[in-house]
Amino acid sequence: MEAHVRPLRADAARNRARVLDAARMAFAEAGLDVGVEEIARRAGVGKGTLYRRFPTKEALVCAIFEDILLEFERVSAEALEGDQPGQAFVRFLNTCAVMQADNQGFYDVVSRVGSKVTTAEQSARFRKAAAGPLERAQAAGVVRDDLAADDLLQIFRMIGATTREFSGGQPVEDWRRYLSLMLDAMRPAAATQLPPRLDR
Amino acid sequence: MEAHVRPLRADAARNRARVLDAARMAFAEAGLDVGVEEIARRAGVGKGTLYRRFPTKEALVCAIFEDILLEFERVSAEALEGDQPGQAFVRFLNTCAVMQADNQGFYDVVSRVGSKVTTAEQSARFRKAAAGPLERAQAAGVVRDDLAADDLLQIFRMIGATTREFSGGQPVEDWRRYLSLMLDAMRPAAATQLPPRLDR
Amino acid sequence: MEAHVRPLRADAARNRARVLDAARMAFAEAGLDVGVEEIARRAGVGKGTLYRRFPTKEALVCAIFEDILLEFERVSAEALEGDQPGQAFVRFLNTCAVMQADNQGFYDVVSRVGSKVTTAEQSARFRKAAAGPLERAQAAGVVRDDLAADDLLQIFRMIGATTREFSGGQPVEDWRRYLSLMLDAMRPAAATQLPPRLDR
Amino acid sequence: MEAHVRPLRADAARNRARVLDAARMAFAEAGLDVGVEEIARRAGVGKGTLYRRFPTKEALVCAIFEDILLEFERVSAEALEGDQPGQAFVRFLNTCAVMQADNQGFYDVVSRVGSKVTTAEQSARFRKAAAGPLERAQAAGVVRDDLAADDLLQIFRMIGATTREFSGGQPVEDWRRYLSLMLDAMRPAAATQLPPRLDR
DNA sequence: AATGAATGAGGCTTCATTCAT
DNA sequence: AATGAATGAAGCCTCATTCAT
Repeated sequence: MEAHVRPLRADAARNRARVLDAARMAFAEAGLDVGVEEIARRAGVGKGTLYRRFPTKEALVCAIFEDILLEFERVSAEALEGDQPGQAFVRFLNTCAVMQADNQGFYDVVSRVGSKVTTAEQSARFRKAAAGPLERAQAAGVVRDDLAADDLLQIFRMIGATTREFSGGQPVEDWRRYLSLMLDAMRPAAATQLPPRLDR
Repeated sequence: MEAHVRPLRADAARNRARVLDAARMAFAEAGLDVGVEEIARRAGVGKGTLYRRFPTKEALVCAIFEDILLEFERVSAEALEGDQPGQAFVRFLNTCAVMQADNQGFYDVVSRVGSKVTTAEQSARFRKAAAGPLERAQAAGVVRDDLAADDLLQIFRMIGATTREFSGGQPVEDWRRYLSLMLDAMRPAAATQLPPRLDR
Repeated sequence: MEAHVRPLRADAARNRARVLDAARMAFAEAGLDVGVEEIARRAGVGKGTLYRRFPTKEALVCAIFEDILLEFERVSAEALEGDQPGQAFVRFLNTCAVMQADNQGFYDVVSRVGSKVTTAEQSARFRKAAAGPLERAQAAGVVRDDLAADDLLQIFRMIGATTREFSGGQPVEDWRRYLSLMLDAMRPAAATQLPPRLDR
Repeated sequence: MEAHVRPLRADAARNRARVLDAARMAFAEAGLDVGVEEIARRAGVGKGTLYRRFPTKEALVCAIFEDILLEFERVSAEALEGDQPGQAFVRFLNTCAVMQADNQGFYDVVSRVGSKVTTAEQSARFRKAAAGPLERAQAAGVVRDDLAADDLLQIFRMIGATTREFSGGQPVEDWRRYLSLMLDAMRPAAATQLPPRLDR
């Protein structure tokens, strides 16, 4: 007994996608403060159309988050395949970094895991998708053991922080360098004892 | 032909300082989006007075940046003293992290080094203040050699990204954990060859 | 050369009726500001269908007015029957008050007799339907003579004003009390000379 | 120890008054749905100025209500003077009718006594100001005894309903006629037993 | 010099109406 | 013929900035 969601009409679906894309790009270039008018214009639709699909600007951000979360889950699932956990994990981080570098929306959104724009359920999914590849890599001995899924999310944020400068700044292109740095930080050989995670 | 900057009258100077403090606190608590009215109210002055000192909200942010930069230079200078470069460097990073954790304004501002709210001259000073302690630590062999001053600024950003969630979120309290992680990443023992820095 | 109005197809007629009913109920509950979307939803038809029958929201209101007018004419006709003009007149007023109390739409519409939502022809019919029972009651000596049909419309408005508070308010339940008051006012025994009606 | 409300600056006070007047007139002509932009334009001020004094459109309506209430209390107090309670009462009703006829704002507002735009305290004051002259007239035997203050408010509404037609309509000029009618209704000689007031 | 009043562009959102499916 | 998608004018409100007191 599933909630029956009738598929959108072809044109509506197309417009919905265009709005999501436009919003992602606009947020990417100018942060979450871009006006919905601007987003609608970029999407080539009227303001009203945008509001038909997303009753609120916040709803739009949430929808972007959901999209990104789905992509993140897809990427996470891929990282669980194959017989080389180490390489898979590196590829996983690399893909995520690319997503952040290409898409300020992703970064903004990742920065907000756990904040009010995400539901508790979404946060849990996000954490779970991060946990899978991490634990597999730890089991394989290629990542230090004292990191948890939440740490990985923080590391995403940290990498994200290097992929973009903030509103008005220029993108920083050499996030690969800092991804590499974070990989060093995660290596077992490099490990000193981290301070304990705080109780939340 | 020097620019003759007459010193402000005593009360004017006091007002200027109060505004700066209020702005720093307000930005710290609520990010750069706090209204100029709120800042004036906290400072106990009228909006007009604020605008007399800072012709623009942006100018106010720049002045805060200058303040922060001065503090940063002070902290940097301290890190050049003593005969234990390693400890000094760790203390330096720790102090900076505290500054970021305590002060959203600091973080916002650091995030914007190189963006339009800073002059080229300020960016250069920021970079230079970062370079001193870093190079001294590298010379002492406690930090890997393939890091440059710009990398350290990025690392500040990365640490900063862990000290705060974005607008409306809750502060993340265990930045110490991630500072520790970054220190691991900077250790020579842990070093793999980083990808080269890109030409700018 | 008469206007040939072809009868609507059966389903079209049914849809028209459903829309009218839905609109009447919606207006009754929430006043004339209910959205056209809400009405269509209640009627179980699409917005487009509604607009096929009523090219304008105003046209819909006019149609409701016509319906109400028909009902009013029916009630008026009933009041002309029987051999007890006084009782019939009281029943007439009572029925009208019930209609107003039950139906914000009726009230809104009565309030607008003579305004742009009614045609001159409709206003005349409304006035005529009011005049019949009034004049019969006057002829029977149970209602003062210095009242005219237009006065009766005003009296309807006055009674209506007690049956409803305005947008968002709660209905006032004791309109019977004020109906009674108006009946006192209309009694010949009570009559002082009213100021003359103004020329229009 | 009173709440110290510093008097508004001269220009501010003038603008506040102009906004109130403009709003009253605009509401009078077009109902409560007139835009604040329109009101501001009529008042000859910017939208922002309006919002500085009245943080909300609703607040503006409330302020108008308060103004009207003050005037109503003044008129009520006058009606308690002199040694001819009957004449004073008639003058009182007449003045109120004039206020309603001149000022749709008054009517809209009276219609809303007890609704959410008025505080309980204001409603009580309104009722009290109505009660004074009424009870005095009853004591003098010139008004029937089975009317209460709330009835008088309803009677104001009824008179108000005749002074104006609704949005877009033309004003009805002969409210004097209906005021006279209501006075007949209130005369002791005319009294039949009214249905009892309902419990609220 | 200091204050806070005034301004108006711009932000989010609603809704009557038109139009493609 | 029916549907619901699309549109954009208009509404309320905020806030950086200018200006009169």
